[in-house]
Amino acid sequence: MNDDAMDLRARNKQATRQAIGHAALQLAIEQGPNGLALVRVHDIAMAAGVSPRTYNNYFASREEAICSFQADQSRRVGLALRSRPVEESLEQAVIAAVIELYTDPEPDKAGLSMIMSTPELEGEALKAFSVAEGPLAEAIADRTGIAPGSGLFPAVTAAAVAGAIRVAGRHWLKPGTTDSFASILRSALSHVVPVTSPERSQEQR
Amino acid sequence: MNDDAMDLRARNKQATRQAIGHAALQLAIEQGPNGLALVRVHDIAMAAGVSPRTYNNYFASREEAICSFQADQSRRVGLALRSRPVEESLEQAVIAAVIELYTDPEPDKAGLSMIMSTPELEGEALKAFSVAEGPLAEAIADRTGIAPGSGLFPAVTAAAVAGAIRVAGRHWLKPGTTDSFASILRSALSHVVPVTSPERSQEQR
DNA sequence: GCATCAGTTGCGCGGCGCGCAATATCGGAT
DNA sequence: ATCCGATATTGCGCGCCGCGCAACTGATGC
Repeated sequence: MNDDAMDLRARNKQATRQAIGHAALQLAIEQGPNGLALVRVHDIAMAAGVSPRTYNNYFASREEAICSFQADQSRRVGLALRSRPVEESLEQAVIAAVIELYTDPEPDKAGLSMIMSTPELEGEALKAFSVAEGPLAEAIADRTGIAPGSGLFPAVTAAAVAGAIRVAGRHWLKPGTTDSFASILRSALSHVVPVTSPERSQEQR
Repeated sequence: MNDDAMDLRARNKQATRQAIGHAALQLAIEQGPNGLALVRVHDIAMAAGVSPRTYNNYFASREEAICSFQADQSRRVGLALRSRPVEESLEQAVIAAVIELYTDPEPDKAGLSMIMSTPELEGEALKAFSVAEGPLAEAIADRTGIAPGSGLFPAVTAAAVAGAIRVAGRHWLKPGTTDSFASILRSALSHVVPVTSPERSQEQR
């Protein structure tokens, strides 16, 4: 992304992190959703060209490594929303931001399918989506001008959006689905974003 | 609950499961959010009056055991919604069902706080909430008379509701919060349930 | 009562998370 | 160009954990 925003050291670090994450996901895909136990830490480390010990300087578990890409992606959703023009309504901005983020490169279907259809990965997968909620809630709060702790609207909306993205992903991966990911996302988000606007529910604390 | 609905075998099984889960949570609370690693499987098993080997006939990890109660609770949310009178609107029914389920016995604050404020437990905690989504989505689909695969509305709404419950819980646990859990839940849910009604977004696939 | 089945337990193996200390490598200032 | 401090990488080793296996025990149905 913006490599030049950090010094060389940090960039290299991030590079190995990505290498490990990528190797982990790749090996996981090879073994399929059943047989995750066969993906040994040793193999991941070798595939990434590092020692096993280094591998878990970066990740504390296979699962974490495999899902690291998704987690990193989620971390950008707050920024994506903030980068939308202020003229847009919250609804427009959220939908546009999410679609932009999740379709710029169309997600790797095999990878996404792997992490969303493997029970052992479920926990980390959910975590990956949930990391988006904090920053997203803040971005929503800023945009709507709501004081940080004055209501649950930003947090609840952020959670709902994250949930909608998850559901959209799951739907997109279903066998006979032909719609583009973008259109599915739009459809899913349309159910949650135009929620009760802040004004109407101003009554609460 | 309805102990008499199953034979002795099943009842004992469920009893040990609960015993282990309870012991695990209790020990975790004693150690606090930092020091989860000190809660050894051996201790949990002993506290539950069972061998370590038996412990993981039931659970594959500490985390799973500790969060088992929350997970079980989540599994009931679908039933709770189905038990609401059909005259109620979806909005009314969902709110009533959730509040009923989560306030009949007020949740154990210490336990909930433990599982929601411990990073290592995050994955399992999220899983615990997410298990509610499937059954809840089906219940919503049934109630609204939407064909199973005809739209994302039920699944998205279910995810949003689950998210709202999570956010409400987190808020309830915040230090200076005086509101009842019920009122917080109502407030949180009010942001997501009156979403775009199915009719308005009938356009999608 | 007896045959059967399900839940429990002891044993043991392989893998993993991680603390520690030594080493290699890199980046920046001189 | 060179040196030095910071930081990343690695090897080693310990203790715990997940789980397959096989023996045991008590509940269940005929």
